[in-house]
Amino acid sequence: MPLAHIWRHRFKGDGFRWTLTRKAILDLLSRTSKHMSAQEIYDTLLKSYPGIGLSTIYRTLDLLSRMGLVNRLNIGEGKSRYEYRSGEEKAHHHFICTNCGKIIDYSGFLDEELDLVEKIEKNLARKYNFIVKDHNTDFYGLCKNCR
Amino acid sequence: MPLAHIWRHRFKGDGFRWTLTRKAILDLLSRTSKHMSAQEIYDTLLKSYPGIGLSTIYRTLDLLSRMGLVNRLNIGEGKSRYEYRSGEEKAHHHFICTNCGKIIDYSGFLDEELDLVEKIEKNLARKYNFIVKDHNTDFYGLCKNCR
DNA sequence: ATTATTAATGAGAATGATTGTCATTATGAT
DNA sequence: ATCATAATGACAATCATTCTCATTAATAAT
Repeated sequence: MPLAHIWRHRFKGDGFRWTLTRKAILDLLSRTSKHMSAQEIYDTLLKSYPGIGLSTIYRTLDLLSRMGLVNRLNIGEGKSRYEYRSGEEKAHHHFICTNCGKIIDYSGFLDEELDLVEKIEKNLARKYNFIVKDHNTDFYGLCKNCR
Repeated sequence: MPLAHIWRHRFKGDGFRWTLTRKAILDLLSRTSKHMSAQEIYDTLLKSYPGIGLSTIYRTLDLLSRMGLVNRLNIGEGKSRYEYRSGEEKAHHHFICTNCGKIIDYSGFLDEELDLVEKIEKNLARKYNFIVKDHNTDFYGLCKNCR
């Protein structure tokens, strides 16, 4: 089943309308490996969808984020970046270069991490009565070009 | 040795001046367990230091962050929060309530985590030629009051 | 298929956090 | 005590994001 059909069903099921703009943003994010900002998404889509509005980009990214279809990343730039969240693939880490801002996805050692995270989550629940829904680990350092 | 002396030596050693404002911010952050925003720090300090400027708060927080004396936190609120980084205590995790924004520090399982992180860091270095300087893990979920 | 309902959109104003500018002040070396 | 200049305060400027509202388009009902 093509992604677009899955998305559409998801939207209808959640009571949202399936629009050209929403499809365009999902198409773009699901195809790029970049971690794009709202402005970058806007600039890119403007070429194929003249007349698209920046507000709509923001509104849509917020919706997609709440629906769990994209992840919102904050690496301390004063703005958010977004990445498509594939249902298939496992989670991944981000390596962030503190010099040039480059972000690299890294998905090693996820199984080992899962064990540890489960222990932490159980402990948090017992100790503070928290429910952990998600977690995120970022690595900071210098990339190949900046070291 | 009192903290203020350690800070002062650090500043002099790095070629920065030791000023009243810098001491005030470090005092505040080292004593609170809150994760304060620049504005909150400003509002608090204004009572005991009338005439202090918000720009200075921002500049100082940036400097302290670069010196490694405070951590800058971004939990997706569109602004940064800051916490004092003690030289003594080990790192800690943050649990962030996605409903009310509450942040809790949590420092369990740090030894187990260290092993894993070291493996990941070695792997990143070998695979991508990256140098990892630091890492951060956040947990998202619902706190006691919001569950 | 046509129409009615209303969610979604585009344009631009408004907001809020952060950074930049510049004249003044205060720290640390002399 | 004096001097050089880093640090500061006031406030303008910038940038990301949200809000408002009239218009448009997606869906349900006909």
